[in-house]
Order: sequence, then C-alpha cells, then structure tokens
Amino acid sequence: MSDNNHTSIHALKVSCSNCSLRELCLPVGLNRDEMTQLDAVIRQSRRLKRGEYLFRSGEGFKSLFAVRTGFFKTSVASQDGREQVTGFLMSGELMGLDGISSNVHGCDAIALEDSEVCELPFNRMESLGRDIPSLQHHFFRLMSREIVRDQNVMLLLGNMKAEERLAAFLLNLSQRLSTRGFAANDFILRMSREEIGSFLGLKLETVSRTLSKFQQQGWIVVDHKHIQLVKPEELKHLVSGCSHANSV
Amino acid sequence: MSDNNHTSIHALKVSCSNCSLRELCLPVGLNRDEMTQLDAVIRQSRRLKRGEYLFRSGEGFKSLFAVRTGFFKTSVASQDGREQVTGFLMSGELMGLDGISSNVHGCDAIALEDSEVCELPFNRMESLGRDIPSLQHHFFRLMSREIVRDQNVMLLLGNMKAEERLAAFLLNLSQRLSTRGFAANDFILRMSREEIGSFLGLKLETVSRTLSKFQQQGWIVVDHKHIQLVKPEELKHLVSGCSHANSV
DNA sequence: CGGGTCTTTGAAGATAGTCAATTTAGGTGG
DNA sequence: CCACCTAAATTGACTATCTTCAAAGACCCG
Repeated sequence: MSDNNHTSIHALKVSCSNCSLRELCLPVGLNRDEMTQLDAVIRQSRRLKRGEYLFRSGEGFKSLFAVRTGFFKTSVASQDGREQVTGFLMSGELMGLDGISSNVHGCDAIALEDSEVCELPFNRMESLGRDIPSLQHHFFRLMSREIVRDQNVMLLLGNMKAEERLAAFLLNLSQRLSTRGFAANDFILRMSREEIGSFLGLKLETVSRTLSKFQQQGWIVVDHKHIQLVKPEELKHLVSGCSHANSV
Repeated sequence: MSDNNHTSIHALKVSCSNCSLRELCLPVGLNRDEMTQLDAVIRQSRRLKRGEYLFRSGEGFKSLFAVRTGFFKTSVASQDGREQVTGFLMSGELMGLDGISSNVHGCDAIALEDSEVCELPFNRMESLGRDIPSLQHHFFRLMSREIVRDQNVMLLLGNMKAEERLAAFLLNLSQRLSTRGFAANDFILRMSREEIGSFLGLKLETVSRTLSKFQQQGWIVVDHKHIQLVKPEELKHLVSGCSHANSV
C-alpha cells in the first residue's frame, strides 16, 4: 500500500467520542451509546507524510478515510498524464466514497502536508448503519453532500471565468477553515499553483496572474502560500450571480 | 408540485418485479421476495410531458425518481440566469440524490420528451435498506456511481478541448443507449445544442461547429437531431488519453 | 402555412494557453 | 548553519481556442 519504508503506520486507537471533530465528522447526531459502537468500528488512525499516497486509483476499496489532521487532495489521472484534481480535503472530511461503486478506488488521495486519517472499514460501517438508523441516514447525507459539491464544481468549471473561479475557490477555503475555528481571512495554501489550476480548470500561470491581479486591486495580499483576504466582499461580489451555494 | 393543469398524474401502480429495467435499475441483485418488498415501497409512476419539471431546486425533497421511459436533464441555475446542465438521464437512471443532504432538491429535473418515472419515497427506501442489506448496499453503490460520474465530468470540463468533449459526449450516449438495447451508432439527440453546450461547458455555436467538423471528416452524419456514428473509433481516438472511464 | 425557435455559418474579438526567461523559496547535505 | 540546488512562482510576449455578435436558413408545432 505504501511505497515508503519509514512511513509510520501508527496503529493508534482512536475514538470518535473524544474527537474534537465529532461535530463535523461522521458522528454528527449520534448519542453516547451509538458513538461507542462507532468507536468499535473505526480501525485505527494512520499517519502520512507530505506527498504520500493514502490510496491510488485502481487499488481495491475496503475503507473510507476521514481526515483527522492535515490536508489532502484527490485527483483522477488520464492515460496521457493529465491530472484533474477533484477536491481538497481538510479535517472532518471523508475520502474514498467513489470506491464503493466498483470496489476499486476511482481516484488518488495524496497528503499535501503531514496528516493523520481515521480508517472506516466500509462493510462494518454498512452493517452498523443497519443498527443505527441515524448513522445510516447521516451516511446517505454525506454522500449526497459530495454529489452537491461536485455539481457546484461543474457549475464553476462550466460557466465561470478565471477570476470568478479563483474568487470562489478562495472564499470556499475561507469558509471551511473558519468552520474549523481557523482565521477566515488569513491562511496558508497547502497546495501549489499547479494544483489549484488543475482543480479550477486553469493553467498555473493563469492562477498566478489572477492572484496578482486581485492583489493589485487591493482585495487580497499574496505572499507565496500565505493569503490574506482584505476585501472578501469584493470576491463575493465577483462570484455572486454564479451560484447560490458556496460549497465548492 | 406541478404547475400544469393538464398534467396527467397517472397513479399507475408499478412493480419492479415485472419491469423490463430490473437489471439496470434499483432491483439489481434482489431475489423474488425482496423485490416484492421493494414493489410495496414504490409509490406510483408519474407521467410528464416534454418540458415539464419533475422537481425544482429549492423544493422539499421527499423522493427519488427513477426514469421508466423518456429522457430528462438536470441542471443547476445561477442567480443571474446562467444554467449548468449537470446530467442527462435515461431509463433506469436515478434523479434526486442531491436532495438527501439538505432535504431540499439541489437541481431542477426537466423532461426532454414525454416521460414516465417511478417515485421512491426516500425514508421508506432507507428503512427497507435496513431490512434488505443487498438493497442498502446497492443504494450506496448507486450514490457512489453518481460521484464517479461527476468526477469524470470534472475531468472533461477541466482538461478537455471542445472536440474531445463532444466526442466523449457522443460516445457516452452511444454506450448508454446500447446498454438499453438501442442502436449504438444511430440515435436521436433529445436535447438542444444549447443544452449540450451547457453540459459540456461550451457555447451552442461551438457545439454546432464541432459537429459540422466531425461530419466533414466523415466521422459522423448529422441530420439535425439525428446522429450517426460512422467512425466511432475515430471519436474514441480523440478521447483516448483523456480518461480511462467513459461513464460521463 | 406562418411565426418562432433552433441551427448553421461567418467574421471579429476576448480570454486563457503556450513558450520562455527570471526570480524566489525551500529542502538537502556538507 | 550556511550554501547550494532544485522546484515553484512570477511575469511578459505571442498564439490558439473559444466566444460574441450577426445574419441567414431550416424545421416544427399549432
């Protein structure tokens, strides 16, 4: 699974009941008892170094993974090497849902910084869902949310101009970070310009140019990976009219 | 729900057990007994005329809908009126999965020809899933398949040129039609050039021009909505290297 | 059979892509 | 700890693709 010898496959026993992400992640809406049952199913946490693959497209699918700490990208690759980043994931978010359909992972998942994930064996999640209706329901909701997110990315890729895409991207990151208790208007980009471009359907040069343009207009401050949103309302204004949802 | 007086809300009792789509649709892998239980849950079939909305974005979500006959598009609209078509659906395919996450439909679903759908009340599907593990599993697989499909659309919108997009689109239609027993290389487009363009992230003129180009090269014959794939292998060659999956 | 929608096609224009050169940053090893 | 080396980012000039604007033609439904 891992091609990296010094990878620490720390089999730390984790528990949802104590996890600071329990309001964001899978256990939403479960009572104490149900959460204990969920704890029993979650196999372990696994640590990954920056650049390491959590899974690869084509590998057998057995488990979903929830991000505990760190940051991931998922991407699908074409035969001739072109890469499409399909998402960036932060704590509490779930990876691997696309593997359920065929029992084979449909994308690559790569850590963009040193990270830690919880492994959720899918067949055990499935049977636990039958015992805990609210868990089953939440699970359906999570998958549905992913579909909604994907639809919004389609809207972005199909209808929006470079500036609108980048504004939507920055605002989306901002919103998700602030949900997790981080500053909404001052953050570090974990991904390269090329990865942003791949996600947004733009070339890296266009991403760089557009960020510079935003900075020239005084809307943001760019210092390499460090981004400050000075006038987020201007970014919102750019995006408004492109989508009612900002769950990109 | 419907704003159209002369709409026939034929409450035909339908049954999965007799349905010609049972190998394509929800009942895949169920035994006789389980299928009878599923029959009990499926509320009715509903007929829609061309142009009629099955549901609209923002409406309360209660049911999923399976296409029995006909053809649909789903789309998300931005505030300023721009439309992104997110999918075209044919018999045996499911609509409404995006509504589960928030109990509100996230897109519009519109019949592109006179059509008939089966209504699947979601809460009853959920509880039936707890009784029939294989149904629950199949349901997860269907949602996952939708996520995979969406990822492939992202790849298309993010990485492919106009000719590649259109080739992928035609081949995908062809493949799905042939699965349903129709001719793979001779079919009628149910949607307008504008709707194709919206789905593919192109303007209608570009769609029209690109179809003409394919025809000039002798790869297809275009007679308005009537399409014949003369050299599908050339189209495949165009697309190859853009994606390993053709489940767009 | 006629109005309106959909489609095709052309020409001009804009946005983003490509190619290339320079600068900067970050990681590695001495 | 510093210096080097490689990878990432910025910026400019030019180009290609797609869009926009426009006009004419075809079909379809009532």
